[in-house]
Amino acid sequence: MAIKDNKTEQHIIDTAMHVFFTEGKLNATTQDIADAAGVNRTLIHYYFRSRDQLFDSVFEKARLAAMIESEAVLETTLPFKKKTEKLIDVFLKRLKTYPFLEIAITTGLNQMETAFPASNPKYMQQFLKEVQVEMNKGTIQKSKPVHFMINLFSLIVYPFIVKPLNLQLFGLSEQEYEKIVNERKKVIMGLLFSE
Amino acid sequence: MAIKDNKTEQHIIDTAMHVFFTEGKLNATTQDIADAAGVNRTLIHYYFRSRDQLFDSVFEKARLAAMIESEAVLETTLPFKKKTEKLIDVFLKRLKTYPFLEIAITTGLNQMETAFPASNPKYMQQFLKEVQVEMNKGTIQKSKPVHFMINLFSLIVYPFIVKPLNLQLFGLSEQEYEKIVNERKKVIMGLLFSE
DNA sequence: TTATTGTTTAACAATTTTGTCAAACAAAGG
DNA sequence: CCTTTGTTTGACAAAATTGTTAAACAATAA
Repeated sequence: MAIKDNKTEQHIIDTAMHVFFTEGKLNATTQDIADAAGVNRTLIHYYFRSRDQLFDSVFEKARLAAMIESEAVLETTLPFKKKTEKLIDVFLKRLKTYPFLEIAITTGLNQMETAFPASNPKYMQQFLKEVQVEMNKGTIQKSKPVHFMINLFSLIVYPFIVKPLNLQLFGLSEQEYEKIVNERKKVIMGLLFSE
Repeated sequence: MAIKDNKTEQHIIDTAMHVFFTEGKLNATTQDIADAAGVNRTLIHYYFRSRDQLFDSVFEKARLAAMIESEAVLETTLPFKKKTEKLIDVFLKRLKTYPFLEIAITTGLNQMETAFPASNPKYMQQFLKEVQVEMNKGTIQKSKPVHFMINLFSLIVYPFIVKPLNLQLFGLSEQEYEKIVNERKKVIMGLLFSE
């Protein structure tokens, strides 16, 4: 192979994403990932130099993608309620594939010496203003706009994070829980919007 | 010291709880904990035999305590709304001390080969019936009772889990976020109960 | 063909983390 | 004092994980 051939590299990335963020094994070793990918462990070092660089690489890429995806929705000119629905869709879709990405993002943040560049993006500031407008109109509960966002994110994300716990606590099967999850959008919209 | 003296053991437990569930370093090494406790690392093996047994020990104790605490509230004879408020109080208090216990419980569950004994406790079944009654009365949004519980837990717990992320996303200081957190109870009650 | 480039592998080395052990130490009772 | 019991420590061993290297291998182009 004289010409570059990145299909192995991509395969390792895909596998790592799956092991880390789908299976939730955030501390998987290079051997774990090599096994899951069916490749020699040394290849991970060949392509990514170190275990940490592999993790950082896939993590940062996924985090950025998630950010951009949300941003894209929030910056559309859809009416507020539609925009919220779209945001729920986007989140639900990602969470079904990578439920643990969210956990990685937040627990990761906690332990970073080198904190992320403090962002507070403008699209969020902008959307918070829209939230304020809706509160004034009375379409959503009146409080600080941040609460609306926290409520929204909480209601969407948390059920995915605690799925195994909920299965036990409520005595549900995988199938029953998936059904519940598919009802979430409707439940959330009903809760957040006063008709 | 001829008579048993468990203050070092207790100190290690307390420190481990803090490192694991307050600081969120769920993968802290024995050295990390020994350092934090200011004791020789070997003492951890002396008292707990292995790192895993230390973790399992404090984790299982904390998990059980959390369960029992919730159970106690749900089994009181308070009216539904009061009971819900009390539950929020109990959760908020624990989350302020050990925000990462919840994460440990859920991510832990995911990776256990030996799953917990499938519980689905009766007190939960009982409370779900009460939820159903309230839905019929129209005091809370009509859907499956599980959704009410999921909504409740989500709204309480999630803001703690994603605190660092939220600080950035909304451009808030620690103080501002604490203020927000202290408003959660009111916001949640307002959202879940129609008046 | 063979030289070149990139890929894959096994063997090995280094590091990190965990676990063991024997000896030192401290308190209390006889 | 000295024995007993429980505690603490440092030195050491073992295991797990990560990282490096050199050599084998495959594809392609000159």
